[in-house]
Amino acid sequence: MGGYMAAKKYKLEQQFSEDAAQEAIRGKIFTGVAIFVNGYTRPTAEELKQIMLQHGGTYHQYKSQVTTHVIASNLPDSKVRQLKEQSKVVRPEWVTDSLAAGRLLDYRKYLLCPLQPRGQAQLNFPSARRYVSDFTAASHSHSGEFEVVQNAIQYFLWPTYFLQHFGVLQSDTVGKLLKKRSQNTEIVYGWKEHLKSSSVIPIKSHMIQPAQEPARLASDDNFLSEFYSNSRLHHISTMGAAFKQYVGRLRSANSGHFPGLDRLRARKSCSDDDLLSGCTAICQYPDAISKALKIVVLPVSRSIWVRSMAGGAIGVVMHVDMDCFFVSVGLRARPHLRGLPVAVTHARGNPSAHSSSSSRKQEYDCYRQRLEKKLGEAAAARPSRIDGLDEGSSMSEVASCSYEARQAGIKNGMFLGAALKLCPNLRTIPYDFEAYQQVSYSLYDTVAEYTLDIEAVSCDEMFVDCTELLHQAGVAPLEFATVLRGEIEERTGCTASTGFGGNALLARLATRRAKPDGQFVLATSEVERFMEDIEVSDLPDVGHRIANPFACDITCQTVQNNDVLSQSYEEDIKVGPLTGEHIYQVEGRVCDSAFSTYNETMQRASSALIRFGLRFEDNSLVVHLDASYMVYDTIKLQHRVKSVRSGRRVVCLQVVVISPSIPSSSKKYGAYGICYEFHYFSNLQQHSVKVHTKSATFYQTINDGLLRELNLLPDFLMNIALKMGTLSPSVEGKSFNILSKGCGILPKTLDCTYATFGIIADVMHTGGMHIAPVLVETEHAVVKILVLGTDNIRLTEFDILALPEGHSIERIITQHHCQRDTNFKFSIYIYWYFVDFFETSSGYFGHRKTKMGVFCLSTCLNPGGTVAENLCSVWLSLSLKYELVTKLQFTLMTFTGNMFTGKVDLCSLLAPYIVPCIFAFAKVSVVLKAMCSISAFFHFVLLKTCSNRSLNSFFGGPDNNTLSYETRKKSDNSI
DNA sequence: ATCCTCCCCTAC
DNA sequence: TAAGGTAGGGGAGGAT
Ligand SMILES: Nc1ccn([C@H]2C[C@H](O)[C@@H](COP(=O)(O)OP(=O)(O)OP(=O)(O)O)O2)c(=O)n1
Ligand SMILES: [Mg+2]
Ligand SMILES: [Mg+2]
Repeated sequence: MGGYMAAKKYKLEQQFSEDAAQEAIRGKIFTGVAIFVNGYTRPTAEELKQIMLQHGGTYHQYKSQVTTHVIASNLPDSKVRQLKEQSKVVRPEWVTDSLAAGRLLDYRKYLLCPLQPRGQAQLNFPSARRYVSDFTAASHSHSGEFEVVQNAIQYFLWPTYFLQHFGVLQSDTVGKLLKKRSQNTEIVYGWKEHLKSSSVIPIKSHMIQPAQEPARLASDDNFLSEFYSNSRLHHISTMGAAFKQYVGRLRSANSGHFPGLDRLRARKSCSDDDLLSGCTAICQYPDAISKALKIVVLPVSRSIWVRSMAGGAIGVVMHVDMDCFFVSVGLRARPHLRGLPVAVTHARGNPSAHSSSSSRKQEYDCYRQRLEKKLGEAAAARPSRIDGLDEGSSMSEVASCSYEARQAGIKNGMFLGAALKLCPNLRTIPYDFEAYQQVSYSLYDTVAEYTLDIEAVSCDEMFVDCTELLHQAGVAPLEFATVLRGEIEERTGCTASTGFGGNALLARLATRRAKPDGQFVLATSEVERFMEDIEVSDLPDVGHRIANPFACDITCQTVQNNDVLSQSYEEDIKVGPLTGEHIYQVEGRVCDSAFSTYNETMQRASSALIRFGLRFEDNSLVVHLDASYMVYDTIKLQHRVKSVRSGRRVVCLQVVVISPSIPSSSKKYGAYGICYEFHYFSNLQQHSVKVHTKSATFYQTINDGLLRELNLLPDFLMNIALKMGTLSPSVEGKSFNILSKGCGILPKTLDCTYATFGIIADVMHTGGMHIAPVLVETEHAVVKILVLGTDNIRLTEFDILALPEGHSIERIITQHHCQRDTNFKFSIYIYWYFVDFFETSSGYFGHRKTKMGVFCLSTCLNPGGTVAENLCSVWLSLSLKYELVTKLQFTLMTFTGNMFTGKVDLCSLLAPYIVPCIFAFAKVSVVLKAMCSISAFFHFVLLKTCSNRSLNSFFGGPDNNTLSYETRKKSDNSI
C-alpha cells in the first residue's frame, strides 16, 4: 500500500522539480510550437514535454485548436485522419533533431503520414447574420405552431460557430478523407455487404414523411421504443433520475408525520446511554475538532447545538442498497432457483442459439480493437471481458448475478459466455423492468416512513441521514437497521443491506462489508483499522484509470528506474488535487470525505443517444433520418427540460461516425463497430429561441448544416443527438439548495491563488489533528449585489460596502451599469475567503489554493429600497419565517484540506441568532473574527419547499422585485 | 484572476 | 443475437 504513495510522491516531486526547472528557461527554439503527443513515442511524452517547457514551446495535454503539431511515432490511419490538418502530424525525431541542431527544422521532412493534405480548404459559408435571420423568419411564418424549445440546433448550424469550433470536420480533412475512402470500392462494398448481413434495422423510405410534410418522431419509432424498453442501462439511468425527483416530491408533500418513527418508539428498547454511545461511536470526532466546533457554535445558541452535538456527534449516515437487485426481484417468482447461481441476462445462454459461430471471432476482434482505440496498446495487456471466450459464447451482459454466482467469480457486467465458463450451471432469468420499479418505490416509501433526509443514488440505493431519526426514536443504529431491513424484505420480497458511518463514504464502505442481507456499523474508532483493508480502487469514483497507476506493482517497484516509471506513467490520467485528496484517504487511513448527504440539486443535464443498432439504408434518406431523430430527441429533451427549468444552457451536438478504416462492424452492438464521436458545443446564454420543429425549413437547415457544411458523407454517419447541460434551477424552482456546487448562480468552482490574501497561518496541533488556523482577514468578507437577467445569467455585480448610503438598489444598478430597459432581478451575495491547506511536508499535495466560502440569498428583494433596508428585510423575513431555512450545514476544514461536515436544525431560537451573525460577519464585526479563528464556514441550505409564492410573500411580491422592460432578448436575437 | 469550454472518467 | 444509457464531477488550458 505504501508503494503507490511512494510512486505518487515521486511523481509529484518530479512535477515540482519540472516547475522549478521551467523557471530557468534556456534556448527558445520551440517558441510558437504547441505539441500534443499521441500514443507511444520515443522519447516519451514526458520527455517531449520537458523539452518543450525548457525551450519555449508549449505542451498540450489534449489536442486543441491551437495545437500546432501532433507528435506520433506510429498511428493507425484512422487516427491520422481524425487529427485535424492544422496540427501537422509529425514524428518525434523532429523535436529531437531540432534540439540537436539548435534550431527549428522544417517539420515537413518529419511528417508521419505523407497523405496529409497541405493547405487548408476554404469553405464558403454564408454570413452568420443572414443565416440566423432567415431561420427566424421561417419560424415565424408558422406562428401558432411553435415549439417553445430552447433549442440549440440553429446554433450548430451557424457557420461562424463551425468555423471557430469544428476544427476536425470543418477544415475538410475528415470530410474529404471520408469521401476518398468511400470511393475506394473495397471499402464501400465491404460496408454495403456488412449492412446486408447485419442485424441492423433498415430504414425504408416509406417510413419517412416527405420533408415538406410535418414529420413525426424518429425514423423508426418501433426500433427506438423497442431498444429503450430493452435497455437496462437506459432503465437504471431513467429510474435513478426519477427517484431523485421522487424524494423531492415526497418532501414537498410531507406533513411532518413519520409513521415509522412511531413504530420505532413503540419498540424502544435501549437506554439513552446505549443510544448515545451507539451513535457517538459512529460519528464522534477527535476531541480537538469537537472542541473547535463548540467554540463556533456555543455563542450562537447553546441548547440547540449541544443537543445536536451530544458527545461530539455530528451525524450518522446510513447507506442502503438492495442485494443483487435484479436477481432478487426475479427470484420472487422463481423460488425454485433460490440458492442457485442465477444471473439476469437477455440471452438464455444456449450456445446453439448462434447461427454463425464464425462471426464470433470477428466480434472479438472488433471488441479488442475498440478497447485498443480507447486505451491504447495497454489494452492488450489488460484483462478483458472477452478473455477465454470461444465461438459458442454469448456476449449478452450479466446485469446482476446472485451471491452464489459471485462465489464462482461472476460479476455484474460480465458477458454471459464468460460467466458460464466460470460456472457452467449458471441459471439465467429475464429482465422485468416494471417489477424493478415497483420494488424501488417500495424501498423508497419504506425509508420515507422514517425520514426524508434521503439522497437517492439509484433505483436500488440511497443515503439516509439518521442522526435526528435515531435520537427521536431512541434506538441504536443496528436496531433501526434490523427493523428497516425487515420491513423492506417483507414488503418487497427482496433483501437489502445497510451500512452506517460518520459520513457517506464510510457508510457506503460499511454496506459493502454488510452484504449480502446484513448490516454493519463502522465506528469511528474502527475507521483507521478499517481503512487499512481498503484499496485505492475500492473507493467510489476510483475506477481503473485512476487506480491503475497506484495499483500496478511494477510501477511501484520500479520507482527508482526513470525509464520504466515515465513509460508506465505516460498513459496515466492526471490526478488533480481533489482526486488526490480522495485517494489520500487510503494512505492516510482516514476517511473524512466531504461527501454531502444533501446534494439536493436539480437535474442539470439531459441527453439521449443510442449507440446501438441504428443505421441508415441509403444516403438519400439520411437527412430525413437525422432530422427526425433529432426532433425525437429534441422533444424528449424538451419534455424533460420543462420539468427541470433551464436557466443557463449549454447544448452539445453529438455526432457518431463510423470509423472509415474499419468497415466490418460489431454485430453485438448492432453495427456500431468502431466509431468516432464528436461533440460540438454551443452556449445559449443569450438566446432563447423558438424553433418550429415541424417545418420544412427545419429539415433544410439540418440538411445544409450538418451534411453539407460538415462535409460529412452520410454513409458514415451513425447517429446524432442533442445533449443539454448546465441547466440551473430558477428562483421559483421547488426544493433547491442554492448553495450546491455548480448550482444556480453560484459558480461551480472558484479559484484564487494563495498569494492573493495576507493570511496568517496560525497552526494549531491538537491531539495529532491539524486544524486550520486563523484564515480570514476581516476585509476579506464581502457583500455584493448580484444583478441577474431573467434567465439567471449574471449581468453585473456591486460591492455593497463600496456603495453610497441611502440610494435605492434600483438607482444604483441603473446608474452604474444596466440599461434602463433591461430586465433584471438581483440578489444579495455574501462571501468570504478561506485557505485550503494541503499537506506540504510530505510533498504529495503541494497545490495551494484558496477557495471561497459562500453565503447567498438568492431571493427577490425590493429594488426601491436601500441596501440597508434590504438587508434588514432579509433578516427580518428570515427571522419571522425561519421555517424557510430549516437546516444549517457547516463545514470544518482541517489543516490537510479535509473537511468535516455537519448540520443542525434551525429553529425559532436559532434563526434570530444566525442571521444577524451572518450579517455581522459580512459587516466585519467581532463575530467574524471569532468564527474565522477556527476556520469554519457556513452553508445555509434551503431544504424545505421554497415555492415562488412563499418567497414572494416574504419578500414583497414579484411586482416590486423585478423591473419591467422587454427589449433585450429581441435585440439579441437579431444578430 | 476568473470564467468557460471541452474533454475524460465513473457509477448504477 | 442483443438491446454499451446517462448524469455529474474533475482537470487542463484557452478566453475574457
Ligand atoms: N454493470 C451493471 C451494474 C448494475 N446493473 C443493474 C443491475 C443491478 O441489480 C442494479 C443495481 O446495481 P448494484 O451495483 O447495486 O448491484 P446489485 O444490486 O446487483 O448487487 P449488490 O448486492 O452488490 O448491490 O443495477 C447493471 O445493469 N449493470
Ligand atoms: Mg444493489
Ligand atoms: Mg446499487
